[in-house]
Amino acid sequence: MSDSPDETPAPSLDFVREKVAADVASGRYGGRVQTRFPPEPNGFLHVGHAKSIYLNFGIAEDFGGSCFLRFDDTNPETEDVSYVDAIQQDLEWLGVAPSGPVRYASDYFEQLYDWAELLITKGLAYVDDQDKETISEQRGGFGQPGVESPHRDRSVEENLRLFRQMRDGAFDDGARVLRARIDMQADNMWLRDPVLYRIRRVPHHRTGDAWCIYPTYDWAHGQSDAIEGTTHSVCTLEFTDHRALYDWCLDQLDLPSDRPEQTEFARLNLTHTVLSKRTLRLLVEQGHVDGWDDARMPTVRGLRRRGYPAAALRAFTDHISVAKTNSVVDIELLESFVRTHHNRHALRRMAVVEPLKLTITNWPVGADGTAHVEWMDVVNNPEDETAGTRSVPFCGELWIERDDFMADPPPKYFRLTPGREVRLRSAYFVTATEAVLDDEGNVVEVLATYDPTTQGGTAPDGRKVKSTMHWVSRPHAVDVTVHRYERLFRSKHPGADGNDPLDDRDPNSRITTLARAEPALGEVAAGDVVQFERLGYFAADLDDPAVFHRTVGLRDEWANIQKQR
RNA sequence: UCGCGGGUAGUUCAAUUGGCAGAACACCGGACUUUGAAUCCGGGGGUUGCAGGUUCGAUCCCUGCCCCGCGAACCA
Repeated sequence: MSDSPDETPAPSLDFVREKVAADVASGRYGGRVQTRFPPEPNGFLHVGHAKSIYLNFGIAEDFGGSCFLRFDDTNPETEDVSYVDAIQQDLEWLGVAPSGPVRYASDYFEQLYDWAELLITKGLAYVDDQDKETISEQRGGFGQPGVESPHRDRSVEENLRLFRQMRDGAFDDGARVLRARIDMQADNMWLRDPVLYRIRRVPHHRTGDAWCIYPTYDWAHGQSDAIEGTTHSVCTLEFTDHRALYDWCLDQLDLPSDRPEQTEFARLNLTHTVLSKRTLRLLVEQGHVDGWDDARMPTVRGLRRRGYPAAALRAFTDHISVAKTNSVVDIELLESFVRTHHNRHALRRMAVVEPLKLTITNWPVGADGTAHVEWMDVVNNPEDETAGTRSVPFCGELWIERDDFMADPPPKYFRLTPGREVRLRSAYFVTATEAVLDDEGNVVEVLATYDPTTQGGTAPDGRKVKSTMHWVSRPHAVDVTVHRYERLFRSKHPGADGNDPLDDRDPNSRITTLARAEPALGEVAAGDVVQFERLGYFAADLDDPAVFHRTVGLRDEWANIQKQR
């Protein structure tokens, strides 16, 4: 491999990678780099998680380190194995492979418990008998100090005895908690004697009935990182205030000096999109979408059904980089990465989504009275010569796009209109002669003549046409169901200004039609994405390949022209 | 009210850490075109939140202010 260092300057690193690079350079952690992706198994992954996933796995890749998958399963009330499985499937689809076996915070429950006793022994934790509301009130407020619990100064022996009784099931759910003994005056609320253990008689999806006390996030997370040997514990901004507690817990445990360091970054926000678990759940529960894997959902499963390739997701997250600034990325940027990917890889096919009859009046009829059929050679992908060509049947009875004909067009309309000649892609030049109307004046059919000398789509005399249109032979058409999607939310920032995002839903976010397509569309495999020429990229449904989801439309200059009017 | 984090084109990020503020997407124009796509070329866009200070020189360092976000679960 030859490289010329002066030519391409190294791309600037994001602030997290910069930090990692500095640690590697200084020999911290012995030059080791280890990250982790720590989902709670209580919901489906969405595009925001993808950012975190590609960040954590990407860092490990870039620095020759490892990245673990660890389920933070400390709250059995909301968690379930089904999510454990779903999350692993999604990760696989995203194209990342966790280092080593899958880990669970619940694997460390025994160690966590022992450390809690150690804390008690050191006089740094105590059992509190007060209820949730009282503890919350005593926590105080911003700018006001908290009040110490009357149980704060229990003896080590009593604390140990009570804590063991908690574990043994001597108390009712919620009756007692274990609290860290830190500082009720701290500016940082998370240092005001946070709860470390709570009593919950709920079976855990992995440990079953073995425990009736469960550690909180703050008591489990940092230690799990440390147990696994994490060096860089990357999380989102809302955990910033927890970092002091993360460090405090680790500080008390006589761990090796190279304990993990938490770094926070801004989570992903997208325009016209909601990523809050609560709202996503409501969309599903209230039936506004078909499910978590509905093609309009920003979940990994939804994007997958929609036809967003994992490679585009990754290119997108690499591009937007990572920072501490709260930001909202324009969804169009994501779409642009999706288009770029499919433009290179998707086969082109012809399908008519809003069909209108086009009849060629001078098309030859065979001796037996049936219409003549000609098989046209059509390029599969102009961006990829190796994709070859296919044969598409053509005859005098066609479907064209309703938008592609106007009896009385506005200026700059290049498509079919009475008296104008256009090209039918890879077939012939045709000239519209007449629009057939129904009783209400709607165009129901267009009559046209074709020029037999323009076979394949070029005129021997060199004359040009302004427009090329897609078409489908009526006798050969296959019917497919096509879902075209609009954004789920109309406003750029749904839920801003305290509005309920659900009030901002576009009720017509899915438009479904029966499209007419060339025969080859019947052979598209489930999950494959093809370009419907001039319309956009469409993904064959994962379960039913006769159903297509519009992944994203093509750039549409004509739409821009119309918008300007 | 207190603490923490943040503020650079419309948007997301850069700016070799004090040396002519750039890129991508979006937008506009042109070329090319058997997809009004793609591709290629060009263009508009900025009081670097504001005001002072240090300096030959400040997006960068200092001071004050403003605005935005997060934080008072036995959620994560």
